[in-house]
Amino acid sequence: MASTIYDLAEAAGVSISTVSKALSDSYSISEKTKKRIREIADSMGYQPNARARSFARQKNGIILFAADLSKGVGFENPHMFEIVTGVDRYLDEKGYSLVLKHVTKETAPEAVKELMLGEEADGIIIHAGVLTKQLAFVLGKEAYPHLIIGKPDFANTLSWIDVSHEAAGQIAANYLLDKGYRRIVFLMGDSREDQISLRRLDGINIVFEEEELSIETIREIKSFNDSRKITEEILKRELLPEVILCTNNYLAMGCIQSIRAEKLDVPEDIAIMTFDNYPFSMLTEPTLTAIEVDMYDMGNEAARFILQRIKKPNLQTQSFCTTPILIERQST
Amino acid sequence: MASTIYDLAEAAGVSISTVSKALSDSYSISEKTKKRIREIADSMGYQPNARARSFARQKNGIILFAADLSKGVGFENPHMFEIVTGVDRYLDEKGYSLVLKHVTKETAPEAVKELMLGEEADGIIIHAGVLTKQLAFVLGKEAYPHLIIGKPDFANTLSWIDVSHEAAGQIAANYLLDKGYRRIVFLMGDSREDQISLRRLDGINIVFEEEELSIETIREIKSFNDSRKITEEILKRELLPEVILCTNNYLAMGCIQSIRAEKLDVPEDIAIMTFDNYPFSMLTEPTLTAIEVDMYDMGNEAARFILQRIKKPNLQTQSFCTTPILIERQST
DNA sequence: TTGTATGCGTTATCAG
DNA sequence: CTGATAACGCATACAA
Repeated sequence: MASTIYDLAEAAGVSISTVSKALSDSYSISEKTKKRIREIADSMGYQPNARARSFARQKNGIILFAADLSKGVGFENPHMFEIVTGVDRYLDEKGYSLVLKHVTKETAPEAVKELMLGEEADGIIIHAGVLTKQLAFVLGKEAYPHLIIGKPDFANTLSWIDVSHEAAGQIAANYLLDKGYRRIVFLMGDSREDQISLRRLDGINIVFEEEELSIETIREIKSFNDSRKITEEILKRELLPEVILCTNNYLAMGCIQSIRAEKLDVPEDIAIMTFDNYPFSMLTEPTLTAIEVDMYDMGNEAARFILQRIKKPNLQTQSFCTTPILIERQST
Repeated sequence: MASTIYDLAEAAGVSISTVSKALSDSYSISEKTKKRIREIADSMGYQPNARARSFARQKNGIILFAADLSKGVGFENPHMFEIVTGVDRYLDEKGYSLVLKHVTKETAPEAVKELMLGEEADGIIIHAGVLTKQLAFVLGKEAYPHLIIGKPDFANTLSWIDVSHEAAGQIAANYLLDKGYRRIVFLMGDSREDQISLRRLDGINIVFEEEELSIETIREIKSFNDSRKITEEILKRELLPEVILCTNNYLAMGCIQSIRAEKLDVPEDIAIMTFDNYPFSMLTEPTLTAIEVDMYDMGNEAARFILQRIKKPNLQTQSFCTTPILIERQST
């Protein structure tokens, strides 16, 4: 049986309130008493009961992470888990815990409402993938500490954090131009990824327009195989592009394969660059120059914000963007 | 302000215990009263306070998932998150929540002890990656509901669940022999992966020995590039093997690239098969025949077991193995 | 079938 | 500096 402050109080010959204060290092308890009580606590293997503590304190140190956790996300969206990891580690450091909650666009509004009303947690982080206007409405009604991961695609007063895909595009464009490349092709994906790719393209265009240059964009390149095929086409041109910039690793892998199949060299004959550092930008030959976003760090930031918001509930709504970084490797 | 059962009791003109019982559908309350109270609860937007409930019930419906959640695991070990997802979904269905806890081999024994004593959760699932004898000792002392994900590599009385890598090896071997292949090379990785690969090899050997055949094993093939190189070597042989069986997708990808570079065809000239279905067995050309393990399902099972254990604390220690499945694709 | 009273383990307020 | 005691919101044994 686990011991309680009553046991400690008895053993120490003091009251439970003295024990409680001593253990929480209250300034109104003498050092001597504190020390003695702590020693007794240690010797008895005392560990405060988390449930009783939550109840008395009216907060349980739990932060929710609500997202669509369907079968396969672990593989399809490892970024999300990298964020989760980052969130968890920060919270852990601050004595908080992270609880995963599966919700969908459909279930989220009602589920979140219940979680808020039932005070299941002290705050909630929500993946933008399940965000709807109804959910935004629910969050807006109560002053509940929240943060959305991903920029909402409608007007709102929510707090959110996202990757600056525009900045990523700019970084990529600047890097390539600095290297002296001019004829660049950008391969981007299907409609689901369009949002992100388009924002990257926006960033690229800002830089190119400044230099009065333009970039060739090929859309609807959705897969490794699409990429192989389009690269084969491209290689038939009389004037080859100097660089193929891909919106993800799969496309880049396709490019490399087609180029190598033609016995051409990367980057000598044609350079490759990719957004995203996953899953194999360091495994290809040559390794890929990539624009990476530190999702773990973004998770850290998200956690930091939500705890701050818990401390200061009347904090102004805020939004953040994390900046991608360039990893130069062999392919450019 | 959220309403409580006191508010409901007042509104309904009954006592709080009647409300409490009505809401938990106790048989000792008349249907009429129940209905009335439920309606009042709905109209007042009543949601039971999770903390108070946990406290009163002496359980909080939380299951811990303890693992090493270092930066990068989301990418390096998506399998783990697929398990987490599976666990979470099952728990969610049963009204439980999953809390992630970062621990290392070093911190785990003390951390788990505290979590147990502090009754932070009703049960704990621990990734074998952080399991040590000290931790096993801690778990063994208290009759705390637990489950290890991954077979412990030392004698113990813990409950665990794991993939049957031996079965995977057998399935692969049987499949290849059935297809009529005989000259088979097995590529396996470095020491970290050795444990798993060796168990697969054990399974393969069982089948081969029955047929009085043997398999050629090439070890220390650690990466995509190692695999490319060794495949190039292999292709120089006079008598080519009929199949290269790889312990993971990266190695398989390397094989395919080398084979295609030599203008040979898969599977006509040489077949490829791989363990694991991730990250690109369906993206290569040709797509890869693979042995897959349903990690999500394993998570489900893990959750199922731990809840069962909570219900029946005196349940015998158990261990399980999930069986891999064969996915036949174009490469064989 | 309903109500009363008590416990759950801590924190916090206030009196000593 | 220390102690008595009242919350905290719900569940439940027992009384009515």
